[in-house]
Amino acid sequence: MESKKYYITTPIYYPSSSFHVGHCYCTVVADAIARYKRLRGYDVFFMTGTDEHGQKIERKAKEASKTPKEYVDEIVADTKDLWQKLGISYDKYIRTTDEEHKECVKKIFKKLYDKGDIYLSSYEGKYCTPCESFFTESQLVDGKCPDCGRDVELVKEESYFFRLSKYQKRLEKLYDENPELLEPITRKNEMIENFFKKGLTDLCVSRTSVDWGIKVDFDPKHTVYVWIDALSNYISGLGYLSDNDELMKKYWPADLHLVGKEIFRFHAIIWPALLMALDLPIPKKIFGHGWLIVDGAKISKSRGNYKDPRVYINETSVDSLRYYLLSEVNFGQDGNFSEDLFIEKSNSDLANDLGNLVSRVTAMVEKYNDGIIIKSDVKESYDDNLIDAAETLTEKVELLMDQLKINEAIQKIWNVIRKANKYIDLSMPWILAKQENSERLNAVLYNLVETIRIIGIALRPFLVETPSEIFNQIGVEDDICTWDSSKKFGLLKENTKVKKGKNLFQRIEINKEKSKMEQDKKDNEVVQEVQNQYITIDDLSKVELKVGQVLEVSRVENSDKLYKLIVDIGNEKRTIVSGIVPYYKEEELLNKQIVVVTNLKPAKLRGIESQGMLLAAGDNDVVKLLVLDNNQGTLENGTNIH
RNA sequence: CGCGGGGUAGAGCAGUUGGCAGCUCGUCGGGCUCAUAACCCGAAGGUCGUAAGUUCGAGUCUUACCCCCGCAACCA
Repeated sequence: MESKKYYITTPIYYPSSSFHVGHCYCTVVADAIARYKRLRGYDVFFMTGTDEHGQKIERKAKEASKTPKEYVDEIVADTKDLWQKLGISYDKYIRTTDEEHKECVKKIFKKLYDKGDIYLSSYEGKYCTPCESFFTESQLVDGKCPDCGRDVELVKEESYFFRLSKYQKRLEKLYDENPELLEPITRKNEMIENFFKKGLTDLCVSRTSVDWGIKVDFDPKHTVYVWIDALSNYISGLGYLSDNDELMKKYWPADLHLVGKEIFRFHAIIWPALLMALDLPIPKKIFGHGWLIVDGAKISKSRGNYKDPRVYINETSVDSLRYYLLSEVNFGQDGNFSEDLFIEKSNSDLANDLGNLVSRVTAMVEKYNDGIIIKSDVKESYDDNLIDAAETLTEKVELLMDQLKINEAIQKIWNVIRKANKYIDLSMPWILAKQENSERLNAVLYNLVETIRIIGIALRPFLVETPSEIFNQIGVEDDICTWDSSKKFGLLKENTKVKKGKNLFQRIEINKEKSKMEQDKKDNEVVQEVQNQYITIDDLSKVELKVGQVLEVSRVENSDKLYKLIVDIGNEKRTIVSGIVPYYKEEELLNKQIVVVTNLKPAKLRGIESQGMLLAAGDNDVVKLLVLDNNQGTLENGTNIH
């Protein structure tokens, strides 16, 4: 009988900066599900990757003086290292810059165009670069991006459109007929209320103003826009429309798309519509998980609550981090990540409960029986409690895992771990040893080691190093480490040689460790600071400073702080927007000679392009412009400052 | 009336269709000595954000309100 297939994906992450523990969360969850399904005998294909195109990457790369490809290559290499350290068992890492992906996207685009589902029109709309989203006027909030609230740019361009509106009815039917397609249910309702019921409009799927992306091959001035580029990774990665589409035939449709709550909408509406247009089957389930909240706040760089997840792995272990991510967070909702809780969980659950259980049992087998397991029939009434719990453990885990209740599944394992610890106190092997009651002692030790074997198997989807270390210490062979072998109590063979090894988990002194983590962080910062302390003369020469004179001053509408200045810098006049209303009156500024940064990248403020920056000193209370000392005659406007 | 999430023991959370309010950690007391100062038992600790309503019965359903968090806001 051919085994059933299971295709699971993470989102393809946007590598505009290094990944944090939030990315780890989603990926570790996907990994645990993938491992679980493999253990259940499924033929699993697990894909993750990166979405590497778009304007934001283009900009970031420019800031770093790199090509976009160089920029993403570095982050991707770093990400792969991170996944490797986290034990992520992906089968394929897809990059939207892969040739195969680019070819596939071009073919998809052409196919939809030939079919009439993509058509050429012109688009005039508001675009939010960070969100990579177009919005209609009615969607805007105060004229700003409804998702992120930032300014949007008016973009007028010839564009290709996807006939999303055509699929409204079919989507509605899809949702009705497949109530389990979108989960969790609260997010589904929210999405349908907010977006779907308002009516779908056709979707702009190309841009002429972005260069870093996949070109439409029959019209190369157009770049394929994020929807078709990114979403189609799930099928391009399987070789859809390529010469070798074996994987596609085998694995499509996906069984589970795991996505973050912020991109749930796209996966719930646009992706199924695209698949309908391509006459492809719809995925079985799309699950929108919550976010990790770090010490009470969303993870963000500007907040400074971002840390390289490898810090946690180095200070504890891969399995500590995986355990925390999988057990602490109620999947689907937002969850907490705090260092205190992390260390506390690692100590109490991993070191105390699990690690110490293995330690004390293996120690006893060595001490009382020279490490040899001997079968025995001597039973006490309370034995069955433990044996039943162990024997039915993975059955319970299956029930919960199949509903994606990962943290609850792990709790079931810990119930058995606690029962095993309790069993030791009930049976008191040290007394049996003193009494030389070896028949009963053998039975007790057998039951304990056998329970530990089953626990080890149950942990296999979640932890990557610990199970094999457990099997190693209790001396069991591969044949009784399989998932199915966890369902029968008593498979542990007579004369198995148990060997106490190193502790599975080290306890961590919470204060010591915290200060150590802090120190590591500080050391990093110091290194950064030392590196940043000096700039070279070349760095300095990058800044172009000139003498400028204020010719005109006016207030910017709807703004408390901004002046719009016209400044003469010699050979040209510049418009500069400056937030100094609280500090200078208009007449004070007029005709003043000041210092201007003339090669700063222009930026729009309140819709006005500012083409430079005035130098000033001060903080929030007092601000003084750098002005020229005119005692010894004046300097020409435009004179270089160095 | 911006959108969304949330208020349950000192901390972190669970509570499915209304039916005795639970779990883990921490605290206190006890037990044990196989084990990683660990493990086992017991106890204290909650007017379930507030108010009203429906009901024999509300953490759970209805209404109003309060508070917290995320997204957002002009430093060129």
